Amino acid sequence: MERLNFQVIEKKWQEYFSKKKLTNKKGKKFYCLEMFPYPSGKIHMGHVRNYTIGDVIARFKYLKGFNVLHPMGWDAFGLPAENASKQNNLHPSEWTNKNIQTMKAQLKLLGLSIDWDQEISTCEENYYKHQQELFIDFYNNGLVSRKETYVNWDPIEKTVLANEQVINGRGWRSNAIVERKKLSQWFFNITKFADNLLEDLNQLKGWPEKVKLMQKNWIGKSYGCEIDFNIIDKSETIKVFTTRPDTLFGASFIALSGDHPLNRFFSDNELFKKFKSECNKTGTTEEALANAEKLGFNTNLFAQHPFIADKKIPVFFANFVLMDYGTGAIFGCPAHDQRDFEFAKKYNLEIIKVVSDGSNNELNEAYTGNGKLINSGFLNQLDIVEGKNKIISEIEKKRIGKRKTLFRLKDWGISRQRYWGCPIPMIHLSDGTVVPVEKDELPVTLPKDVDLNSQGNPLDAHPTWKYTTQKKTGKKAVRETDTLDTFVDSSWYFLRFCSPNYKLSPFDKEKIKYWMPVDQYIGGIEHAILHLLYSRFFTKGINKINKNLNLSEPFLNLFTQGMVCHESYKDCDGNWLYPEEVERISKDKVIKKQDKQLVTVGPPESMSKSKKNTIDPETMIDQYGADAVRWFMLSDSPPEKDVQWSDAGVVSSNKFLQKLWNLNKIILDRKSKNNNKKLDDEFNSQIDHLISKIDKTIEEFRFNVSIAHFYETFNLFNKNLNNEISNECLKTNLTKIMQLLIPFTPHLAHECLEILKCKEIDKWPIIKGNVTEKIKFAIQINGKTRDVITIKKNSDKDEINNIVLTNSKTNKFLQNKKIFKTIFVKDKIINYIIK
RNA sequence: GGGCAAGUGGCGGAAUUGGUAUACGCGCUGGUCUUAGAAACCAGUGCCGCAAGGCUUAAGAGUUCGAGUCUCUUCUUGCCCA
Repeated sequence: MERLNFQVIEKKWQEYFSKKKLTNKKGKKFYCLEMFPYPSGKIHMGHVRNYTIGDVIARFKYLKGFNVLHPMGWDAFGLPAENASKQNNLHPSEWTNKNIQTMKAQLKLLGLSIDWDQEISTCEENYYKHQQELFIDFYNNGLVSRKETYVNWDPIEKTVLANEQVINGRGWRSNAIVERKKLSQWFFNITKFADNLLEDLNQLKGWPEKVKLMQKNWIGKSYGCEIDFNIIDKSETIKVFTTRPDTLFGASFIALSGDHPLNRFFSDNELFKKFKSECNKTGTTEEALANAEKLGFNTNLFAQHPFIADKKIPVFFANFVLMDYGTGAIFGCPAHDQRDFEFAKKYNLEIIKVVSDGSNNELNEAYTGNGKLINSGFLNQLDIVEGKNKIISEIEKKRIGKRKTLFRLKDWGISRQRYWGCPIPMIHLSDGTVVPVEKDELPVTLPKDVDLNSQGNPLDAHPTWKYTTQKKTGKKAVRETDTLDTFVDSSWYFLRFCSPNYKLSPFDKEKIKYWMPVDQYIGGIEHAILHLLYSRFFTKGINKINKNLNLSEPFLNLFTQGMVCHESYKDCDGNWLYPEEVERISKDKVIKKQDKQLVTVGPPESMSKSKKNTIDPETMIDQYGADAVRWFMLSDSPPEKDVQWSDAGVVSSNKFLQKLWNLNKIILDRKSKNNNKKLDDEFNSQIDHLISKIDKTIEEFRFNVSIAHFYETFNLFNKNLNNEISNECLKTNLTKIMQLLIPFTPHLAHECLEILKCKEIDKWPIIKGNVTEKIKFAIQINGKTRDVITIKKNSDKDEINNIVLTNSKTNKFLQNKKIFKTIFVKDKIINYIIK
């Protein structure tokens, strides 16, 4: 048997794919988009998985007659290019473009159906020029502002980080402990759309619930009110924010953030200073605040309770109150908030139950459930929601506060003190005003000659670049030297793909109207918040500026695939080892190839360069072929779950494809036998059944199940090769199966279809109505399955009864028994209830 | 601490409107072929049992003629807030 020479056929068909477009002029549009990669050097298995999944969808939809847009580009700005530049003395643009060339060639090796004519790269002038236009449009529409704020300063990258880029108090990339620093920064006013971004989650029916929930929590809308408390014997009021105004009658203390303005009275107090430094150690995450030991500093001041005349409430500074959420002050109701409860226990404060938990017991922990209000004057007997409304209207009546909605979402800080990013198209005039660059002067380009080893912002350190004049007035001006957060680049690239070469503006509106929204977006769950929220914001911003676009959401359907994992290896000195440096000699023994020393095996984790538990896709493609790599990626786990890379898995994928190739040959060479029409019919019907299952599971993104059905199909062919089945029947059905295989293994499928002399390659097989099909049917006695019989579809109860009574396996259970009930479910089961 | 998922053979996983549990693949066992190995092919493979049969979807209860699937309790793991 001739071996499948995948090197030859893959190369052959990749040339064909490079010219082929997924255009069906008459078909409905389908925009299939995978998250575009950062050109870091080489593709990794995560890319292989992401783009294989995307390719299956794109090819599947095309075969089903859709007019498919399936583009690819590069998220090409970013800090690694600067770091690489310092190390290799290579300009960031050269480094980036070199990587793009490498990775593009690698992606082509995978046999993807990408339309490379649509390629974009965010670091190119013809992309970021339009981004600067959008920035100015946003600025002119009140969606950009400049604020002086405390920022998260990454001391290693020497740049500002967005809140979302700070993870556990550390920079998301550098892992450096983030410092607080006050700077003037550019912001996108994402909070203007906070309500919108929250509300419109409801229309995203094709998004995973998990992602929507994460966004909802991130936006963090909370309803409550502000209440002013007067301080006794001082002309001061404390404004507190609370989401539980209904528990106001249970207030037993007021807690202030250490940064609250009232701290001015204690600036010389040594104890207070000590308290504050303790607070700084606590951290600011919700977890830290919830778990840390509650610490307070008693001010010995008292506040007047607004509704209880003779009630004085002690005022504390407390370590679990933050200045940047709400007003930096809360009232504590220990009975119904766990943090307040712990605080009250520690400082011996009153614990007054104001929501009934249905018992008279003393509380061991805060009760946060529902109940009627008690001990609360005019609120008594109301439930929590009623109580909230009532107390807020009383507060508003008394003019000591007002209803307020608070969002956890903060404006998006976009200034970065870096070189390799999109310049912010603003200029500073000598009178202190800041104005946009005229649109006809765009793009503001990055200077080529830059010293990346200078301290701080390289653009700021450039000798001439920042000095310019305002075109309109001829006044001297200084350019903004900050560049945009690279998340901006990826917040609208999906729009640019609709008209990637359009010169007049960021996009051709007619193309946007045709292609948007993206019908299927595919990418990693790690972008559940940042990238997806920013893209939604951008779409809403653009929609606000271009009302006739009528585009409120960018991504109709979202699929988040799991990660590719591999176990990790460490030698006895604690050095990580690549999988190719080790050898498994028995089930649980792994040795280092070089010195035969025993190696510690770590659990399977997401592939990462730092742990060296990576497998190089190109090596795998060389050894086993792109089709086998794709096949394995899809076959082993459901796509939304993590998959563990296994060399054995890809070997067996390769073997299976070889067998499939052999089957193709065998059927072509098969000598005709006596024909049994009945066998043909049955085979046709079985294949049609499998085809419908494959079709359905692709539609549902359950490619591992589709592949299981392909194996079943293959086994069915093998079983029938020596039967009296016509060659014609086998060939027709094999052709159908090869068409179904195009999305999975495009090279092999195309080659086989060519050999089979298939005239309409780009056609999804249509299933004819099933001929009388035989099905398996279960006979149960008292709910237990006693036999499984093969019957005609749609058999009725009487027919089944006759079979059962003459069936030796089942009638023995029924003899001499009284059947007092029979449950019959057509084509599924019959259940006899006997005594 | 709060929120959300999920627990099925030795392993990855099927069984998605309550109706045949363990599809399909990996691994393993035996066989054919081979000097041997590899490859290929054939057969077997949840557990107990010679068999008849019994048991089995993290554990326990409930609803039902019938539960992996629905309800409750408990345990465990993962993810998110971080």
